Amino acid sequence: MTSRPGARERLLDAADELFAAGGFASTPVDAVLARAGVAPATLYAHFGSKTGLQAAALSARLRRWDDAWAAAVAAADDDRTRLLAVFDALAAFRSTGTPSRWCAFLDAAAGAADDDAVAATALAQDTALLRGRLGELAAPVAGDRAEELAEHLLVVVSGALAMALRTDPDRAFAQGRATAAALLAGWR
Amino acid sequence: MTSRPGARERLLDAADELFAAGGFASTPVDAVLARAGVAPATLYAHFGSKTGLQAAALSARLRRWDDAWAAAVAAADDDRTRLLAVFDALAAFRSTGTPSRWCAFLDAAAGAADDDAVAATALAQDTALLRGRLGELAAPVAGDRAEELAEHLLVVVSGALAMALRTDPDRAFAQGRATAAALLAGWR
DNA sequence: GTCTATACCCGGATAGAC
DNA sequence: GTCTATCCGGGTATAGAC
Repeated sequence: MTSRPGARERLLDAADELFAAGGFASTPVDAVLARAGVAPATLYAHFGSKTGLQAAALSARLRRWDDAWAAAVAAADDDRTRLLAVFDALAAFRSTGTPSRWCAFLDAAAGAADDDAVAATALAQDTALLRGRLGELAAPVAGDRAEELAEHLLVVVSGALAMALRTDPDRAFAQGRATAAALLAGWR
Repeated sequence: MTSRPGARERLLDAADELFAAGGFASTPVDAVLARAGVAPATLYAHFGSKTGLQAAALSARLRRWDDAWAAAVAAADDDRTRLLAVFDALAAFRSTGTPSRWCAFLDAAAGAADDDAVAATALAQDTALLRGRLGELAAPVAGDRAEELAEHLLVVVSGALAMALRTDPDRAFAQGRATAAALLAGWR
């Protein structure tokens, strides 16, 4: 048990929390530095730029989200519950650490300029993870129409995330789960 | 038929197009001024600030979206098609003028700081419009469960808008319509 | 009302010492 | 690797003339 994490680690943690909570665009580098207790030059030595820090933070966040979702799936009993577990995972993931406003990956893409490769890549990886695992989990339920069902659920998940901007995020995730459940109830 | 619209009008048009296309946060005032062919002082004389201009532009945009959606509903034949018309309206609305990246109201809220009243108000009005009309249109289909169905559809519409960040917007809207249709097909 | 010119400040990034 | 101090640009907003 190390006494205190290194500067790099603290920068990543601070960036992840603050970017997710306040949005990347409207979170100044100074805020990250202050929370991490680190000097500006240290940030640029490690990550090169604010965008570089964002890329590293989003990459780490994607891994953690992947794990959290996998854990929620593992905790579910039947095929249908495993499909809906993504919404429980969203709520659980949000409750760890500083709560995020909505989705950090969608936020990165929304706030970025059109030619921002970092944001586009991060969102693409998140989308691939969602589409892929939803497809796997949909197979036992929808058979050869698994991809079709997965795409529907991807819309609902994205909708739940966007709804977090319109209303309370916890409410949004619960509503997303209900919508997905209604979709499954009438499936086929 | 006036020869050339006034500066105020041109500012509103330019702001609407550029903010929707590039995002409010990453669109500098200079870009709006250049497109409108107007001097900085004129903007501040009319709207007070960049945020003031945003508020006026979003307000006008909401009215136009309202009209576009109503027109799409009026063009539909049956109850089910009227409910799904929102997706056709989204595609049609996007095809008028400079195409927007996703939803200007969600974008405003996503990019803004937590205490931004303009963005919050604009998004709240958009949400109220969606929820209200979806509820009305859902009544013939869902009866006393109209509000429940409307909330599901609000999630799907929001999902379609968020999906516009993940993939091609036209594709996203088409997928949203398909998801809503699947939901309706299994309703009850 | 609209222009030109400019002030001001915030925020990302760097220089150089330790 | 990390710090202190500073630079520099871009972007919002204003002063003052027409």
